[in-house]
Amino acid sequence: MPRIEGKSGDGVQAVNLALSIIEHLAREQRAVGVTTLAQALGTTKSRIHRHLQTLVQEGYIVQPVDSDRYACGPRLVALGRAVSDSLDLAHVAADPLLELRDALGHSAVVSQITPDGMRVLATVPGRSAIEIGVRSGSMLSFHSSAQGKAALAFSSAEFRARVLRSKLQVFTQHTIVSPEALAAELDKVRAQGWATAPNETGIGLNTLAAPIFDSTGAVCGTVGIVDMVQFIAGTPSEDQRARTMAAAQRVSRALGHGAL
Amino acid sequence: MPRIEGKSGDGVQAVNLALSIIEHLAREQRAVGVTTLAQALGTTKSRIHRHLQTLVQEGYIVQPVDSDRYACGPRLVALGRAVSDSLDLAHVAADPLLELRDALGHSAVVSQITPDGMRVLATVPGRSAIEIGVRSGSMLSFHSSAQGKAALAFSSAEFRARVLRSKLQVFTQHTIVSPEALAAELDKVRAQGWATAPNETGIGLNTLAAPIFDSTGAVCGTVGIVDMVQFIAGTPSEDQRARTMAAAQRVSRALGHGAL
DNA sequence: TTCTAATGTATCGCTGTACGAAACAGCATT
DNA sequence: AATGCTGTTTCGTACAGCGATACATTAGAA
Repeated sequence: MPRIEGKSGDGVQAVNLALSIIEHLAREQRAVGVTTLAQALGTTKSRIHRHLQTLVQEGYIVQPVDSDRYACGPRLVALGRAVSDSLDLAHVAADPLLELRDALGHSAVVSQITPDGMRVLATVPGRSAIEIGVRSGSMLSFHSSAQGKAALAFSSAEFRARVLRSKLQVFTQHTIVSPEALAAELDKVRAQGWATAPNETGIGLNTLAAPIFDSTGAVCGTVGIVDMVQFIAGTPSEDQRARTMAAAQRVSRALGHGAL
Repeated sequence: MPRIEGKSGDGVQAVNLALSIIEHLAREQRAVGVTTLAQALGTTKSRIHRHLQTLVQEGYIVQPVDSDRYACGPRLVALGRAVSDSLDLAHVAADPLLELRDALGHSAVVSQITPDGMRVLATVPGRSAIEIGVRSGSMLSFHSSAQGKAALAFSSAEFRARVLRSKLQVFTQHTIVSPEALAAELDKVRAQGWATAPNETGIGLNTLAAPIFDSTGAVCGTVGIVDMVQFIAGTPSEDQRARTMAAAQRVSRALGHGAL
């Protein structure tokens, strides 16, 4: 006899239901009764009840004292915590970075935001004859790198203001040193979703960077490509922009951005 | 035929296995193969494989690219996040607070740590004739309240040092104003697990407070009892101390402290 | 290469688990 | 008392999920 299963095609249906229950309760953010759950998930009370008992037994669901309703328990937050610890940026970015390099040929870089600047976590060397790139582990300033501008543009207003007030060190004659000019540049970056820094970090070099967001929705780093200015223009090609932003989005998703 | 079930007595066994898989992967913090999982959980490969497919389909488990192993996915961190948002201190503390008042008769209070002091979230009035207590929503200083000292004693060394360096305002002649004396007091509080502040906030009043910890292990607030000094001594009774600390621990557990 | 020994994945008939309907048990209102 | 809600329990039965076995890939050894 063929599968009927209303929810999601196939799979172990008992598990599907259990997960649906947990998800529903997590979304509700409050205790819900058996009947309500049964209606919401389109099944019977007995099924829901049996599953709730299982989940309570395991500690994933709890019953608030003096209540016969059910809500998500603290064990789920501990679980999420354990998982998020294992999802480090350098690791989940490894593959998108490789694909980005393979698609475009430029060096690819992932960086992480810190209070003092952008830390370069990992790089994948480009395919040009001359080796171009930033050293893994090095620190980039917020105002003179594509990575810094991409991250700063999507940071909180307070953090952005603090950086704008700080001393903006000069690296080349193209480095933006005026707070007003930098603020305007950041507005542009936020609108377009990517940043470049032609000749700002070093003469002849350019970087294209796009922001990465974590599961809380906060910016936590960037994905970028690095090469000579003749290969990455101040306004990069459609292909370069699309692929870099797509790679960044892919990393964001892998970190849990937009899940649930 | 009777239940045999190796894992945890009863419940929907398919769900039990699925949860065991997730937990195991979360604990491992890395990708694990089907065979290894089957051995670790004491079951067959086919069962594990079928369940993994279900979990992957739902997005809770992912397969790292170019790998046939399995690891926890970002959806779990989003889930944990959603749950932790619903576990606010005032809410989970409500019941332990009531029980504490019922057991001892004193006013019971839950407070939350903030950068500027301890915020009183909720109180349960005591059973004495005269109404004693702190107003809900009010702010208590770190150095002149049992709540502040209980929280500060278990805070990070940096945070503690910052408070010790700040101006210690005088409230009564019993307020501790010397940083050295306060540091010594905090060491004592940390050793014993509770704090009192007889006549420090106001003459004739005393509070007994014990720290609450969240799922990350950080102190996030206190549970306390408030009454006249003749009812709560500088060194409270064994019963008062035990019940207050037990209530605090209960709240900690409800917040996910020590889970997983 | 070819063999071996791992791995993950797919298949399939049997069985005992998880299912649904319906009865039960509290607890409010009416 | 009767009614309408809850959550909980029961029970016979269908079919979901089980394990053994076979298949598909890979990696290393001979």
